[in-house]
Amino acid sequence: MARASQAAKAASRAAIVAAAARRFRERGIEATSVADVMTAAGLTHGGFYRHFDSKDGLAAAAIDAAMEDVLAPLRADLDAGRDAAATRHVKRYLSAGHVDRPGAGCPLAALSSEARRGDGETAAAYARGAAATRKLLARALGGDAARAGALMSLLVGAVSLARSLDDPRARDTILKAARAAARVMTRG
Amino acid sequence: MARASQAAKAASRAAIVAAAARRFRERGIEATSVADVMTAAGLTHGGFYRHFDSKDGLAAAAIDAAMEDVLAPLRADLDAGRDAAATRHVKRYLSAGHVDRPGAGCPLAALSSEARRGDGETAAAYARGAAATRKLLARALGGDAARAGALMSLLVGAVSLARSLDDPRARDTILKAARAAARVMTRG
DNA sequence: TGTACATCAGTGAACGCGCGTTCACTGATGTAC
DNA sequence: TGTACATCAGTGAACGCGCGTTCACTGATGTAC
Repeated sequence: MARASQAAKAASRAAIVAAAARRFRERGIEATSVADVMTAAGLTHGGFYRHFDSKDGLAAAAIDAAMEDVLAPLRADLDAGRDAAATRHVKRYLSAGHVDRPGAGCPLAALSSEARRGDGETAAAYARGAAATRKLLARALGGDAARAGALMSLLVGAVSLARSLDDPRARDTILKAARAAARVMTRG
Repeated sequence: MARASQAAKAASRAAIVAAAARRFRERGIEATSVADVMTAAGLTHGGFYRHFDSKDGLAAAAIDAAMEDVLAPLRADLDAGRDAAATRHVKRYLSAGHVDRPGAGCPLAALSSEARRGDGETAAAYARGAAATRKLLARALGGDAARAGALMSLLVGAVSLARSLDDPRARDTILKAARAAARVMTRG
């Protein structure tokens, strides 16, 4: 194939990031190859390096994009001055749908152990995502940064653990318990 | 080297599991090679398969051993009928020392995303660890299984996130906030 | 508005490396008598 | 208590595979005039 236009290149890049964001969250970064991602994006793997310096760079871009998707509704609620932005975020986060579809969910829960240890860019993107989450939750909790940190911990831990349990009843129990605990924290 | 005695074999196996438990938690399972583990255990990598069927089997054994180390103090407190077993566990878990030394800490926090997706045995060991933790915490909370699930989520999430933050002050803030939230949950 | 040409997105094959796993071998251990 | 021998823990080299990355190539795109 010959040279593609600038618009086509931008579309390719977006497709690569979207494919990576989904697959990395579903199967993990190390377990997903560059070739996997490129095939899912409808391209051949040779062209990857026209878009990114390394797989690590892609992982960082994928985490940034995924975090933005997860935080957009919360930010929209806050910007609109809606009440109960925190409660609404908790409801979305601690839902069975979130647990069942890691590929569309929060990277903090999906990539916790792996991204933290990754190369520089990946770990930095993960830390950025955690910091952004905490900031928005603090806004939603009237500026209480400490409570925001505890709430974020509860949310990430609950979804991460719920995914690990084989028994679906245990999964639902954890989510329900976390929702009850979050209710106290968003009110307190 | 020639054949080693049964006692020597048992000692080798213990050394392999101990080395794996530390390294897997520090650097991740995929990022640690069988050869790394065997070298750390003072052996050559060729002999590995006299002890385990696969790397996956080792990962499961390492998670089981690490979970046991983490839960032993809690179980001892409970068996001794000591008050405040939950509070003591929270204090140990949400300490700076735990965050700083993942190699000696809880596998649920160190291997969350990776172990959950691993091959059969690894994922099963992780699930076993989560279930055991929940059970002991429920005992410590007077049989309240729901509250145990929420507390476990808070603990695992807080340590996992604290490790991801580059700023040590942010790390301490998260731990402190989680301790305050845990205090409410262990009393409530 | 048209022409000449440098650029570079994407292809498909290849490279090099590390990893999990296998294997032939050694010789002390454990066992059968 | 001693002897003969099968076992097998550990060694060190090798195998095969998948992966991240590189590269020569193609030809439409973008640009300079």
